[in-house]
Amino acid sequence: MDELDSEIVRLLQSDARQSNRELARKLGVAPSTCLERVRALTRRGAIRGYHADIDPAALNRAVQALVSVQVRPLNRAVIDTFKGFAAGLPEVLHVFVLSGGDDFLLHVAVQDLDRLHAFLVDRLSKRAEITGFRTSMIFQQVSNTTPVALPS
Amino acid sequence: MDELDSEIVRLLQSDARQSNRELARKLGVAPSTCLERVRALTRRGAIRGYHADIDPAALNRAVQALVSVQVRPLNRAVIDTFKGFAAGLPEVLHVFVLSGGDDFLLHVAVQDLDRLHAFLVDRLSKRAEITGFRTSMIFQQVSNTTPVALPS
DNA sequence: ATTGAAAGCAACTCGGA
DNA sequence: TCCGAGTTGCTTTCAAT
Repeated sequence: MDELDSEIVRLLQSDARQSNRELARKLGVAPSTCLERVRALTRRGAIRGYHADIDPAALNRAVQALVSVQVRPLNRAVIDTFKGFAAGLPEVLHVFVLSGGDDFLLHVAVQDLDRLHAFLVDRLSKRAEITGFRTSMIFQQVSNTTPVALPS
Repeated sequence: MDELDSEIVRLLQSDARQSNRELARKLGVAPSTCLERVRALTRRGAIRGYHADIDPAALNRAVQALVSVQVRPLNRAVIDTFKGFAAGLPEVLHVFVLSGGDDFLLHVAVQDLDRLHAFLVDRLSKRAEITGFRTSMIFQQVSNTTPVALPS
């Protein structure tokens, strides 16, 4: 990860569909050089993929919430099982496995409040390993789409 | 958002760099048709952009945490100010503005535990509007990269 | 590791259905 | 709205450095 790699990563985070030529032009190197750098970054696993950013409203997901969940007993089998269960639900965008007061945080996005309630009652409340959960509605969200590499 | 649009969105979520021709082939339409659909989705704001997915470790961000924050007084000026402040910090990946017990949730990613501690002490503790915060370490994260459109 | 040249493809436009 | 042909431009390879 030298200076060139960092800049490639930064530019592809902000716009993954710009052409390799444009990337090369911004970096001041030949397109073939740029292409090889991108391939190397991908081989190494630094670049994991390219994803379109879709407006949740366009996916009928106007209501978003964060649900913190506690499970017991807190062992590997229970954690892995619940993680797999949660990740497989269509309402769930992200599952975080945590330490601290909460064991999991679920980022969910659904059509409306009724569906959120149904998710909590029909999906979560039925699981025996869940000993408690707490829901916070998301009103706004700001994302840093181009996190930079931090210095060591 | 008909069936074709939904499928385009789904495919671009899973791989934003596949060629328009490949997209068209998978959908069984002409490339020119597919291109026009993608442009219309972008014009309407359904497609908001395309971003490379980068391994946090490659950006020197091996340590990730979720920090829930309470601020007072809870009015628009304080909320907007804190939101802007938090979103501008290089350690912060996402800012969620919430209802419920917490007012904000910050998703932060830093080099190591020392830097996390420094972030909490030097950045957050200095803010007068913050009346409390709580940090949970992130051990694992599963993301649904291709959320589907939900039925109405 | 980087480059330039050349071949192969894809993006994009536009006229027609 | 969709399609297909044609032009323009990009991606990709490869031999040389």
